Amino acid sequence: MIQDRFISIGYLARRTGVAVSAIRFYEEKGLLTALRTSGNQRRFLRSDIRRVSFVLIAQKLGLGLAEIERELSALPQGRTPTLEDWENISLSMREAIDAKIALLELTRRKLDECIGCGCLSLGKCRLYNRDDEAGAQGPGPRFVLK
Amino acid sequence: MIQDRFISIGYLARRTGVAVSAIRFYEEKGLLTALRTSGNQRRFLRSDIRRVSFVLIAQKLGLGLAEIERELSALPQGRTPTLEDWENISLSMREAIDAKIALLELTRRKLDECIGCGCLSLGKCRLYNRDDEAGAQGPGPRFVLK
DNA sequence: GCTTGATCTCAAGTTAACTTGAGGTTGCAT
DNA sequence: ATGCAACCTCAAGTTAACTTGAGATCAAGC
Repeated sequence: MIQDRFISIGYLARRTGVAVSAIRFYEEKGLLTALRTSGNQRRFLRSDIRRVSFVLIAQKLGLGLAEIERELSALPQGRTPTLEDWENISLSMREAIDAKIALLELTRRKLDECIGCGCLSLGKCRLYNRDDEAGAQGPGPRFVLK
Repeated sequence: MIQDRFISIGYLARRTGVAVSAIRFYEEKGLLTALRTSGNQRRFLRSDIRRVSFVLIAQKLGLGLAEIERELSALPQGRTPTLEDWENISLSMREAIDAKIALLELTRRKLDECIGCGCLSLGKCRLYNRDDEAGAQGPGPRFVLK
């Protein structure tokens, strides 16, 4: 097994830290493909370790399995992924990360403004007033911090 | 209603952008408390608009409703939250945001290293080798990019 | 050849966060 | 005083991402 080209589901599970049941689940969802032994046991490619790692990272970025599958479909199952395959998928993940960071930074900025101005307690803050006085005349803005 | 101290569930829903059913759900989960009219309809405080906004922001930060409830329990329902209440909860959210950003930046860095080195295709990358040769002798590291 | 841990399939359960639907009541403008 | 949108409750359904359990088979060391 150790030096094999093919690996068992348990080995893949140990190497990636995900449960065996989760791997079967990923296969069912099309994120992974397995060959079968004569006795019907799954055999994965060693490169599937990376594939699964990819799923884990992408999940941390907030992607759902369906989206991840779309990303991964760029990586052909059968052959060893090329440098280009890898670059493409990595760059698209990089963009996702950048977008997430930007959103968080925006939120942080809004929050800082809000902390600074004494929102909620003094009735001086523009955000607060949007809730209250401004809100009192018509539909008004929906979300306090966007 | 518009200048009332108390607001209906529909108004709260419109002002926050969340569905009426979601508000009832939040109440059930203890995130919100409502008074009732003689006819059993809910009446919220105007300040609950902010409370709900808070839930929305905290959710964007990846907190679950249970955790949010814990945070929110610092904000007493009955009285107008003070500057201190607000500052405390905002600061703890700020920390959560900072942590998230840091994690994303780490991931981005790892990913960049990986893109730069031509992982997966050339057998030169340390990350790649951890999967493969290193992985071939023993348990080895579990996650490719941590 | 036998034992034992690893696998297999398939169905059902789980948690989070809501939504939908049925059947009935309220509140407010005219 | 009446109509109708907005409310109410309670039960069940939904989606995502898995896990758990039952009952059976496989693979590999001794």
